[in-house]
Amino acid sequence: MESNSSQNVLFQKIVAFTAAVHEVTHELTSGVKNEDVTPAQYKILEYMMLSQPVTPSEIADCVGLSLPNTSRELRKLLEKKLCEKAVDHSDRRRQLFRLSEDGQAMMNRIFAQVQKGFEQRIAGLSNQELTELEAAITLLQQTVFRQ
Amino acid sequence: MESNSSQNVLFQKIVAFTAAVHEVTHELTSGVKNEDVTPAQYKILEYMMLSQPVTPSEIADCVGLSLPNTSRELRKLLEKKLCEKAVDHSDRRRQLFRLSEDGQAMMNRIFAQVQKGFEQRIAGLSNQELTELEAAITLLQQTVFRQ
DNA sequence: CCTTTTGGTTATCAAAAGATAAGTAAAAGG
DNA sequence: CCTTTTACTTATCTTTTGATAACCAAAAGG
Repeated sequence: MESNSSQNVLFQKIVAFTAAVHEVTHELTSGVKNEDVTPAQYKILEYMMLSQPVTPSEIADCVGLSLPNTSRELRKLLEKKLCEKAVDHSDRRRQLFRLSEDGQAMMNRIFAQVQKGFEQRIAGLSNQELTELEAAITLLQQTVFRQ
Repeated sequence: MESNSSQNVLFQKIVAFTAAVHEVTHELTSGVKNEDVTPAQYKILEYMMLSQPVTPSEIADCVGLSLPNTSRELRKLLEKKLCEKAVDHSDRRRQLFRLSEDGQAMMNRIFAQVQKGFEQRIAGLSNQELTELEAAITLLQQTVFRQ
């Protein structure tokens, strides 16, 4: 069937694409290992950059860790003073985590470096092309990579 | 500066997008853990799916492992009979790895499941939209996520 | 030839991540 | 009230991953 085989081609493209995304982000976040955080801890901090404050359950869900392991990594981040903890007064079982000042500073440092890497990759694109790029990201995020 | 702040917005979008790609691929490849391979081993097998045969050096480069650790994981995959090894006769230092029949079958099984997951995500898109999707992937891969 | 470089392997150790059991405290629901 | 559920923590053990040193054999290059 025609639509089936073209779907296969599209699928192959998606697989190759996701592999490329993984490889490029791995390369660009390689500066993280200069900082004193493990990859799992970085993922947690990155998630906090996008959404604050967050509970351990939310982190576990979105980062793909079990709740006990999330709790352990959060404790380590607290020990490193990269995040802060507070109880949710409307439900005192819930713990609210946010980046500390140090954590913010560290993530800003890392993000600045990652941003530099991305900017090198899109340097030389015209405004028209940048607009198309943004539209492409929006489209993919609304279809294939929606949550 | 206008172009600078719009670049920041684009960067934020890229960060959120890459996080979404990681999360979705993690979710869709969750069936991998029914099979007897670790995440690192899966990455190697996935790379072999896209390009065969491959040498340990190529794998190390593309998958982001050190050569000794790549060699270790390849040995484990050989023990599991998921790949095969042969010397390159034109340069007998080089070792050529490819998927075994079992490995092919396993990856086909996993890919079929992943493909099903992706197809659910793009079900209901018109042919026009699918074409746009493919164009969007091509654009991103040629700019931001090129290697 | 002989040295150096390249491609790969083996071994070993430490760190990180995954899994699971058992526990605490607050909230929800009869 | 009393029980159950939810949210989280602690502890422990195993597996996986990362890093490094030492090694071998083939090729490259004088």
